[in-house]
Amino acid sequence: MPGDTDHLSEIHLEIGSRLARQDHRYTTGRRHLVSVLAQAGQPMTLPDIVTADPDLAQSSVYRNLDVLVRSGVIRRISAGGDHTHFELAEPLLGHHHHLICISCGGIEDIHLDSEVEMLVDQSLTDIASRSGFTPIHHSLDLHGHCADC
Amino acid sequence: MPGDTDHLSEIHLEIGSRLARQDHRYTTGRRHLVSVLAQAGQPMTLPDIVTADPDLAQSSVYRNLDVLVRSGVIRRISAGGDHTHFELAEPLLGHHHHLICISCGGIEDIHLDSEVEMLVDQSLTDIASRSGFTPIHHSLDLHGHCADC
DNA sequence: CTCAGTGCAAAGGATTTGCATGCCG
DNA sequence: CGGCATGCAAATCCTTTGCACTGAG
Repeated sequence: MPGDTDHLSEIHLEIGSRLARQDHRYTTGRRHLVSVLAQAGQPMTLPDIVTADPDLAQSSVYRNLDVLVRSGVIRRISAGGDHTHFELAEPLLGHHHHLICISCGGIEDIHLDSEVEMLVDQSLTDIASRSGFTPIHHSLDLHGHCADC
Repeated sequence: MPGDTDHLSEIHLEIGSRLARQDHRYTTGRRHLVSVLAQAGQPMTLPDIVTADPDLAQSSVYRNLDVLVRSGVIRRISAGGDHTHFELAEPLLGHHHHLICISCGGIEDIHLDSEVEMLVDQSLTDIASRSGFTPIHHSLDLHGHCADC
């Protein structure tokens, strides 16, 4: 993939300003956390993150994930395994869905045809408005066994 | 809804034979658990279940939910709140999706147009086969705020 | 400087498990 | 009867929190 480094600094810039707007600091620890997630390119659990960068402290990572989720920078994914997964939020990663392995708990990103995507979105919007429900985003996951399991 | 009682005994019958086939007993406790879920008609957490029928013991409910999930009778839903939700599995309840309230954690069942449903399924099947992923089922949830929140 | 952020260790809380007893088949 | 199922209480383990210290702005 060309321009990887540029892409990463773009992400840092974007996140930095977004945090600043909410009176949060973009500290070294947060920057490292974001780098780990960006470089993995797929949802990670806390152990994944701490293993990838052992300088990060558990409690700080959890706290920062929380801050970043609340700032709309990171997305929390509950897949049903032991640990919650986290990935960069859609404004940074683009809208997508997941393949969830029910054996190993792994998660992989996938993209739908935009045609199908629009239809789904339209359907959901209709249904929501009928229930007085205010939609924020949808999640569409395929559960099964990955190639390795 | 006409024939509610019949519907419930149908469910018990179906579950009973399914459990028998897997060398599990359909005990009083399990029957009560299933009744609670069937009568609620929407996904419930463990506290919901125990509140609905205080004779049920926490640990037994958890153990039985586990058995029933493994037997394909109950489905586990991880919505991201404190508790996991459970509902009767799709063979009993029909294929459907969820409206998930990110304020109160409540979950409501919804149904999609069968046309949209087929398109989604087709898309996912295509994507999965390209990754060597074996699909089992998909989940499609709309996250937002319910009418009460 | 000041206060948000950090790291350690300890607490919290949903879920699981050990063990003696009860009940289904 | 024999073994799966139950219920209580204790253990487990992911996640959160208290507190004193550090570093960003």
